Amino acid sequence: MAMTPTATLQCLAEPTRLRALLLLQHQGELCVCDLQAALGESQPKISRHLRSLRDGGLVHDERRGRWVYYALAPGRPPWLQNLLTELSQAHPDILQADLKRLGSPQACEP
Amino acid sequence: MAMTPTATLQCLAEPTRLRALLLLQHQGELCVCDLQAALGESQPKISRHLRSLRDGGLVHDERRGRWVYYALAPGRPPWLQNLLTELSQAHPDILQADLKRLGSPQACEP
DNA sequence: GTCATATATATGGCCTAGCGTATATATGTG
DNA sequence: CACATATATACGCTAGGCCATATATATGAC
Repeated sequence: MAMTPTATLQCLAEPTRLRALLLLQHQGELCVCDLQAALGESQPKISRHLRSLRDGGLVHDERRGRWVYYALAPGRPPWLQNLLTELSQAHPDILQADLKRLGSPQACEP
Repeated sequence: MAMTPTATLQCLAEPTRLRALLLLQHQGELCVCDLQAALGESQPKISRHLRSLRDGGLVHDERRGRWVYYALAPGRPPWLQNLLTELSQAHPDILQADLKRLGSPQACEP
């Protein structure tokens, strides 16, 4: 079920979701608690937005033990990559602030 | 008042507005009645969406006689151009159908 | 001035997206 | 099994977006 470009753009047009995507593009893969720390938002809020992104085919999730890791989905629209890259360059402050809050990821290991 | 990337993306995340932008990028400049013909939507609907795009700094309008011509704004975000171009390539059908409905623009001259 | 055309706005209703809070479902530990 | 941690979902609410209809404004022709 390929998404219409408008539906994909709707996924991007929300601050928390966009920030999550920028983080995932930069970091490759993050678990929910990492995203929670980096984005500084409540756990249900993060979870709900990740679901939107997954439903939109933009991210992919994989459970490993207690943690669920998210990454950009292989089947994402091809133009998404360039858009995220250009947005990172045009607004470096957004990603920088979130990276700073992220600290060292996978800090939630046993 | 520079727009946040999220606000700009919200402008794009609506079918009628996205189609209008794709048309304007391809055609350079169109008056409202041209857009109305190409998009096949009601006049108030077109007008309202054009206002959103103008408020978002994405398009620029100029009155010439009875008609108001819209075009992509000079001060639009730099990444918008590439996005529109890539979307046109990834989904040529959208623009094609609207161009077909458009026919020969400026048909509304006196 | 009147009239027609082109475009903009106001009004009111519906509908969905996003939120916080509470709760449910894993998974691992012991 | 009980318990803790990590993540997901359900519920009720609210604000804002989009719509259709009606009306207002601008411009030009006469």
